[in-house]
Amino acid sequence: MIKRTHSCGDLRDSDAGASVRLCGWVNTYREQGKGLVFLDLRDRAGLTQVVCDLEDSDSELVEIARGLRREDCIGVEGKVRLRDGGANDKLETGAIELVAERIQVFSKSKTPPILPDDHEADKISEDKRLEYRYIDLRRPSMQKILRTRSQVTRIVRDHFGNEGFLEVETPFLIKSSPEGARDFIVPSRQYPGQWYALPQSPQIFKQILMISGCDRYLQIVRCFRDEDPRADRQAEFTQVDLEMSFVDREDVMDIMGSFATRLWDEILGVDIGDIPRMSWHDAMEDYGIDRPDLRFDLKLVDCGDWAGDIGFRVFDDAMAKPNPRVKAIVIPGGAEKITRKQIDELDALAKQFGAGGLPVTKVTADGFATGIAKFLAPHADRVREALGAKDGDLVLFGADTFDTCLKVMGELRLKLGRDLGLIDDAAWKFLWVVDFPMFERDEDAGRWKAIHHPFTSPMPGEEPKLESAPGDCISAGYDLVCNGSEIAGGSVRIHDQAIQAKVFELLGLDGDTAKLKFGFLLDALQYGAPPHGGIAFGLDRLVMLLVGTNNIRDVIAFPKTQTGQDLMSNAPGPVDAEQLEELFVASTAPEEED
RNA sequence: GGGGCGGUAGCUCAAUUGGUUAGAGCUCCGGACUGUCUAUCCGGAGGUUGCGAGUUCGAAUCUCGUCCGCCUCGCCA
Repeated sequence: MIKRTHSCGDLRDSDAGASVRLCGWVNTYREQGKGLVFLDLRDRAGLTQVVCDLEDSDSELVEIARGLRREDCIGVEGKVRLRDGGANDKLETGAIELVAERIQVFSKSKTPPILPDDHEADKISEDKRLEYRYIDLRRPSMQKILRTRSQVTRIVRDHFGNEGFLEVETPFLIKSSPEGARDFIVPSRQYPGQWYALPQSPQIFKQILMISGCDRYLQIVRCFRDEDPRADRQAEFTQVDLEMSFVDREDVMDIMGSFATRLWDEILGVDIGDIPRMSWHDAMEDYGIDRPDLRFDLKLVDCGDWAGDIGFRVFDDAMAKPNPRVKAIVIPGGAEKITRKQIDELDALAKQFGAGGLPVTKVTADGFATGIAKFLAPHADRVREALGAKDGDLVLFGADTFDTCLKVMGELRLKLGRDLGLIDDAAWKFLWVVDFPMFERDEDAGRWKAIHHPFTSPMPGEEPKLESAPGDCISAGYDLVCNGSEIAGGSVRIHDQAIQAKVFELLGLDGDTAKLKFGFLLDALQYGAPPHGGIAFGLDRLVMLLVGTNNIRDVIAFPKTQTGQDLMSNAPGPVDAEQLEELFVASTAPEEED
């Protein structure tokens, strides 16, 4: 077997004259008369031109070369020389070529249904790429993503390893937990009718590791949530999971911040600077979202001071709702820039996210025009000042409950940012969002819901509010946000069993239920639990940011489609009746005909 | 579970109001060419229009069902 001495991206003009061996795939094949064949040989490092010429090779070798086709896997032995025909500036190895002296065909390829060319990739439908993933992954850009992902995990292990974090594996077959996403469940053969669940995250185990004296824990771990995938979401995904003992939130944010700084420096050569902080309250009020994209401004303007005074029924109705908000987006020069069609699109978006409609108006020299101008005109001076609006601006309004109004206005702001080209693609805007409330009200269920998760601690001093005003209680949670994407989230945890029990109670988990589901954590908390906290970040989304894709399937070697299928392996699929019998499982799905 | 877009040659797409033998580029196959490099030129092959019904003299086109892909709402502590 021909064993390589170099990769296909290595050779330069300084290597001319050397005898080398390369292995790889035939990227392109160019025949120039019966006696001259050029091949571009590809491996994950690059392309090298191989030449077979009757003038300096025997006819048998040229015949072998003439029989090669795209994606054949071969090894080539020969001499490096400067190119006769002049260098190819498009290739890093373009100064040289490899004059073949021996070619070994490792394996021929059938005619490939898709080709691993980057400039063709966006033309190939994604289902073909997923079906023939082994060919698609040969593309240089896919190889680059795999490399970046590997680089990230290496930096994770190096950075946190140096900080004394211990890598510990937690189980995949665990007990099903009641809150959060739908669990994937696995039947137990040894206990008929009993089930394991796959972890949605190793949350409880990592806390128990703190109680176990591990001090600092790290795991790069698969998590499973049986919910519908999205462009940035898969049912199975990877978290980098961290936990630390004897810390407050500053310690966790420090170490995570220094990691992010190092990552962006080493992978992109970018200095992200100091990471600013914003309270959850400010993020929601000013940006309508808990992970604001700070690459552009266009803040929401609060209209609560005057919205109820102008006799506009939409605003009056909104102000009568519980926890009402009336917010505006003022688009500088928008009266000219935004077309009727765009306003219709914005209106449709607003309705999609629950708004009744989208009140609009234009600011003119003497007041307001179009839309809801007639309601605003009598109060023109006051309203214009409150909005900080100038002639030629377009103003969009949202009026509803806090949740709906901010959701709608936050989405409108993002769409406007994109559509108006306000987003600087080269910018990296990080921030810490802090001071989350502990709970939000779940009106349907008539109880409190944890904003983060039920193990999140209140900020020191906030504990009394668990009794007096749970809705006002601030948590010790924190999210790291970059360019409008939440890349990490965590909190200081509850290490006091009494507080944990109180939180469960507020969440509507009575003592028995809590004991049934989390009893082992509640027990463990009674045996000397250290103060601890941690953070987890989504590796997939982090790599998406670093490589600049908005498709999570691009950063996963073997991803699933939006309906949970693996088009290459055809999972999921049926199993034998005997397998089910052994597991004491019967399917109630309608029989499929083959 | 809801909404939108799509499925035609190996790949990417076209096909007038429902009307002759469903076309093009790339790929592939054969040929020419000794300095190509997204090679070029000449020729050829390649189709159950996702699948199943229905309407019609006639369906890629219209209707119904179904499967698949993408985007999205819900969902995702």
